[in-house]
Amino acid sequence: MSRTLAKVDYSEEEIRQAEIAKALGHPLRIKIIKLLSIQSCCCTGDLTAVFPLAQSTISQHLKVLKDAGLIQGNIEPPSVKYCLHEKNWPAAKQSFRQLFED
Amino acid sequence: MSRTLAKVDYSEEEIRQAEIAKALGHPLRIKIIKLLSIQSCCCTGDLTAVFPLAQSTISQHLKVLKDAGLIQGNIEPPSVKYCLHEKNWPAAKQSFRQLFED
DNA sequence: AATGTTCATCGCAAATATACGATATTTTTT
DNA sequence: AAAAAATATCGTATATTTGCGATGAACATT
Repeated sequence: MSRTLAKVDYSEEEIRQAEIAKALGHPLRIKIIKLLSIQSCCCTGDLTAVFPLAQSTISQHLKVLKDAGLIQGNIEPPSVKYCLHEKNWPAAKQSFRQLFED
Repeated sequence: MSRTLAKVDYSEEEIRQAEIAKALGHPLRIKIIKLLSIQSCCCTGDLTAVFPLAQSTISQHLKVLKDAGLIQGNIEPPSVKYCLHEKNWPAAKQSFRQLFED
């Protein structure tokens, strides 16, 4: 990896689609996205209450989704409310739907 | 990982969606899927001609897609023709579209 | 039988992902 | 100012992914 000399030329969109897919490539992150689709927002605490996983683990998964731009965290003391990213999520859906077109 | 004691209870569908996403989580595999969507079939040789990657590397990516059930390889001497998986690919699309519903 | 073609698999090295507990940070409440 | 609550981040261990070259297996051609 990155021992590669030649480079494959990927389009921006292909790279983005792979990024999105990678971020969704874990069942917990699928669950989180589904949850946010339904109830619009939740905070880390909500998730630690539901899942038998360390708080740090959940936080890390949230970070993956956040780094991929799929969710956004709005600080709302005393907690952080996570929502699907206002702009990026619709864009991600759009970009991804192309792959799944008939 | 798998050092975990407690288990999160994921539905079959969530697991499947994550599997699919994971398999698509690399730009080369996105490119391959796109290619197969357009031209229906190709063999490893076609891909090694197009991408500046070792034949073994490409074969490995094909294996990831095959293991995820997204493509199928039909032996057609002297080469192997890869296509989107007749049954699984439509099912995968369907399963995945749910995530991207409005 | 020997050679060539096409593809898969093995073995390796480096990078990344996953999970955890411990600790740091930030803000609220006492 | 001190304590509590909610998250993020760090450090660590293990597993998985990604890439390569080398080798193996299957079949066709010479």
